[in-house]
Amino acid sequence: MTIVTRFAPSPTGYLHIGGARTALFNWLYARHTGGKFLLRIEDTDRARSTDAATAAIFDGLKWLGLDWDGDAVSQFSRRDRHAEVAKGLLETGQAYYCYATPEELEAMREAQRAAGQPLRYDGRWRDRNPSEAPAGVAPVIRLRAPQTGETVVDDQVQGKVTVANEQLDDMVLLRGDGTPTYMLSVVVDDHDFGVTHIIRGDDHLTNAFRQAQLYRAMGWDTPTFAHIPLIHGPDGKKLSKRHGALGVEAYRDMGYLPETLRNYLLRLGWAHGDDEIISTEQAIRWFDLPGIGRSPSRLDFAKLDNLNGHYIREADNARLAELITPGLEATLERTLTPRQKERLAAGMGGLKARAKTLNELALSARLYAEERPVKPDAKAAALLTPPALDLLKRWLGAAVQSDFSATALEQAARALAEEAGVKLGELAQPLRAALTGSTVSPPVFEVASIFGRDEVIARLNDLHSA
RNA sequence: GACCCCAUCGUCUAGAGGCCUAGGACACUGCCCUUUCACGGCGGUAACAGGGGUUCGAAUCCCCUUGGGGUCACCA
Repeated sequence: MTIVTRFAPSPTGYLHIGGARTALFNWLYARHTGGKFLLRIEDTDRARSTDAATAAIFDGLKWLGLDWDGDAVSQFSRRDRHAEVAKGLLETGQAYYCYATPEELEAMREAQRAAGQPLRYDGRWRDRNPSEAPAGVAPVIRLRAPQTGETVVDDQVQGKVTVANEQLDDMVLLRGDGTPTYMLSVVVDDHDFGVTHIIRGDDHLTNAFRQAQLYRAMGWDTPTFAHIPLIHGPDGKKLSKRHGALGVEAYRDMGYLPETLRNYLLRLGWAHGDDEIISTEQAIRWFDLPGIGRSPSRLDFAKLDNLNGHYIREADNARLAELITPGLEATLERTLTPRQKERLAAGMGGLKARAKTLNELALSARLYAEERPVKPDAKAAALLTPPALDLLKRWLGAAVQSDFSATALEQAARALAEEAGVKLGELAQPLRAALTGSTVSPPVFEVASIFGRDEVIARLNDLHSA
């Protein structure tokens, strides 16, 4: 049997981090089993669905590298098929028309609330003759659900979950305006598209019972369910925008790499022994449903940052340069010169070892993108004392004789430091301050070598004219 | 409130009755490396929510309590 999974977001917002993880798990399971991963846009709520949200979901998935099989399906486009199923259930007596108005139902719930009763549709039209229907009310179609016995969902993550049928009421299948509800649409679509495994958020677990009833009413095989725990904020509460319930594009904009997010999201609620750094290839090989944890996990930005630092260090230098250049040029309000691009490429190794996000990388890369003269910050300026300047002058005298390689420059500095009886840092730190305007940078002789002879001479001369 | 689910270091987790004086990672921290900051290396602090059982033996099984979460729409 071919495994078929699907990701079915509603296009009412961006692809948030929880949805991204759900998509990742579905994608991994399909790739692991050699099955198919389908994408369906649940746009039956016409008022809240937008094309922009659909586009954001596509972009988010593509950025994450989660490719789906076949074309994305619009659930709304299948509304006739959904209605047809509801009508079929009506004919076999497994569904019925309910003429209760929304106001009437609200009053019913209010009474139940006041009486401390569970809020449930009371079945008032379940056995009533439609001939008693009030005029002018467009009826909904409800499922005639079993009232005794129990419904069991054998969940791959949560285990066997049982609920008494008395706890469930007769859900609406088709609205008064003839459009299908979510409950009907998902079941029909998952069945029609041959979905074998439904991997989705835990918030859908209770829906699974009602959906199981629908499957049974239709005589269809119930797919395998796997309800994965939700992601919580750092405080353990429900994830909110304040916490990071942002779209994946927000994570991209914060400077995270897609491979970081894939690895991080995978480890959130899933483990493979002690492995932390897991490549996508390994993830596909190792991923399986039984490994998914049962309790919700919290988002931890410190760990995300650490992982991102790892993947930045592993990333190809040219790719990193390409990723940060647009932002760099935007803040500089000009394009980089070919010389600056060369320096950036040459210096990337030193830069990326120090960055946790692409934004940090871009910030530090200004070192090679900005024109002289440099404006030293307060700490750097404090290092540029007269004796230090004198030392720098003597170093330059020796340095210009060399091939200006990082090693040669360092040799010159070491020799001079020994001769002058000072520690290397007493020369290297002022040099860093003079060249970069900062007390923090990649190895200073590497920086000097990348700048090259003329630039270093110019920058050191700037010190005296300033 | 009703129903359902969950519960190991601060966080993510390993752990499927003896391998656990509970392992790894992040964070914090001591030392080392070092021209700075990082990276890296070697250490440290830190957890089986509480209470009852079952068993020769429980983090692992059962029950209760407590705590957390999810769901209760003509929304998805």
